[in-house]
Amino acid sequence: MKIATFNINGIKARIQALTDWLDEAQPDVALLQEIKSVDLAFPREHFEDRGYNIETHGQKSFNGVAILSKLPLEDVVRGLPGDDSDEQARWIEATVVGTRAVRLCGLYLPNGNPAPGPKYDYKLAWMERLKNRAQALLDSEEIALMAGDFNVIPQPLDAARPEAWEQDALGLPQTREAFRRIVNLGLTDAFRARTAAPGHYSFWDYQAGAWARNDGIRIDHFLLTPQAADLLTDCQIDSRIRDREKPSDHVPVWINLDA
DNA sequence: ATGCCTCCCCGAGGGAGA
Repeated sequence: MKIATFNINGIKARIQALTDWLDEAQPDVALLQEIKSVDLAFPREHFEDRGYNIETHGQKSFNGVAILSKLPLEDVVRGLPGDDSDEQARWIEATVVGTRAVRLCGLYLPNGNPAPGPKYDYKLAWMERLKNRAQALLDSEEIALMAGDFNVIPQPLDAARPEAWEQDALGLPQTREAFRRIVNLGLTDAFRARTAAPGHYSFWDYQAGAWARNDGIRIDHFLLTPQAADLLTDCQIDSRIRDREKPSDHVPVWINLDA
């Protein structure tokens, strides 16, 4: 089962780039972030034509997550538990059944800049809620994963210029600590389970020729429960599509599970 | 980068992103 995560930076602006990539990469599941669309405006036909089932959790203008899946999506839940007053659309989960059932959680973790400030406080509080959901997933002993745009640079080797992010909400020590506390519950960073080398990124700023200089950061991640990690056979970043017409500033990251 | 793009809102120019 090939499962991808992709922050598309606006579904309306990304129809061509996204459908071109889907046609080539042929993921069974794609977890999308920053659809920037309400549910009713999501252009479902482009994906239904390709055999995908669709579940969205959108809002006007900002944020918004979705799941595309060639297999039926069951037990869909929208919104990260732990704060009923949180109006931001950043979390969706569902189960797909291939040869085995896999619980999928798609997430768009808050950026948090400027830090310190209320946006950074919201990011840290959201990560605490994420930790609670992660612990519950681990306790369930399911084949499960959390994937998406985490807006966290886990280690210095995950940035071309790590020093430039030390004061940024994506790279502050407190951000990395909060991320480690989640991973250290017993999850596996799928990319790092298979690739130790530096120089692999999932985001390049549109500005200042960041892509041309490979001035990137790795902030889009797959975290797997042990039951999912046992089934991991591949994890790659499709960075080449950053070079195309009207790209997102992120590129897809995907895993293959023997499930 | 205290922001050199690009997205969204709409129909100007500001907020947000990372």
